[in-house]
Amino acid sequence: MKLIEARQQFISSWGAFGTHWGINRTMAQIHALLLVSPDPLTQDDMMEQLNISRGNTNMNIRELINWGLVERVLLSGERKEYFSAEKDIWKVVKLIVKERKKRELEPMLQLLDKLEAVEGDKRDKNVKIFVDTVGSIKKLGRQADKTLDMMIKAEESWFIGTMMKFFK
Amino acid sequence: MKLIEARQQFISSWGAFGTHWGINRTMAQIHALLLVSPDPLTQDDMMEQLNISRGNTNMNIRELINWGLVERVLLSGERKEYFSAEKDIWKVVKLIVKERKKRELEPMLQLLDKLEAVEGDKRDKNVKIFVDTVGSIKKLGRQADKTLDMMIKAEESWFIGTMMKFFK
DNA sequence: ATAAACTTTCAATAATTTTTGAAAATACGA
DNA sequence: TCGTATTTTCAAAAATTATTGAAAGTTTAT
Repeated sequence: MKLIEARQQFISSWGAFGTHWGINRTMAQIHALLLVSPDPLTQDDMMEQLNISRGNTNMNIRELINWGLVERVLLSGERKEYFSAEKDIWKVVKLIVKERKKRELEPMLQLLDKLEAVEGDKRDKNVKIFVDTVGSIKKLGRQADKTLDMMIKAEESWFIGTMMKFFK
Repeated sequence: MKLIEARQQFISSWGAFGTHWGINRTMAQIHALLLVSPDPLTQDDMMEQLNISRGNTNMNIRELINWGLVERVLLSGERKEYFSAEKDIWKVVKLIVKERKKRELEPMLQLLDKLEAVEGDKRDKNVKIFVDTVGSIKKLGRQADKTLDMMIKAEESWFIGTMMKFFK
């Protein structure tokens, strides 16, 4: 397979993959494009290579910057802004985990705390099942939260090493 | 907070939560409803409680059954089909992980294998960055795959215990 | 075998999300 | 300061995804 074709496939699969994970197609494709580009790109480069509009490109670049996955690069003597992606995949994973934890897991845990305090007699089986369900989701969610925190702080080598040892 | 209201909030947040994870709102809501229902429900019960159509209900119940999260229950003397959800949250998590791993992670790893074999000279920086990026994503993906496999097989107590010890 | 009860399908519709592109805003150099 | 290059915004349009509901299919009791 030629490089051109392989890049194309990588970008389009990464886009499709993203949509399964609450990340829109374009955002994932821009990210993929930057990941396989040796040098920083301009908005116009991305528009051309991905065939997308200026507005769409701009919005999604900014979103990637919010996530910490992409940064602006100033090239001396150039008026245009250039962008490049974090290339260390372990860092990329940690940034994504951190962001989704903040956006999704943490609010869910807060809600569960509130819901667990429902009024009512646990001898009522409706109350019992509700409290039990919420409680057990919360317990597991808390554990996940701690585990992810640890992962966010860990070095790749330590993390993979530990996993290998325990889960092989 | 009253039970009625708490249940309502739980169901609707679970629905919203699901949409961030590639699961549609209705499927997640039906699942939530069954999780907090002490006894099995019929399609009509769900239609009424969630205000959704027969077709929608039916399709999403079947999808939940495909994922292994819900099962049909035959109540003796009853003509209607009843449904109930797996209530053990650890099992629920494992079923979801198993399904998403199969649907998303595994195909991605297969694709990366293919892409890594791209033709070209690694002295070309475009080839180099492509091969390096694909290679490192693959490496991490493989590790995730193994880790998840282990988790799918593990008991909750063992899993949480191990996590506590290493990541506290 | 028939009819009633119940389940499933799927084309049409609705809701949601994404994308466009032109206009407004901003930044830069002379 | 002005003119031009560049970036950003956002209302409208397009694309995608979810939902409806009526018709077709199936099962069961008699």
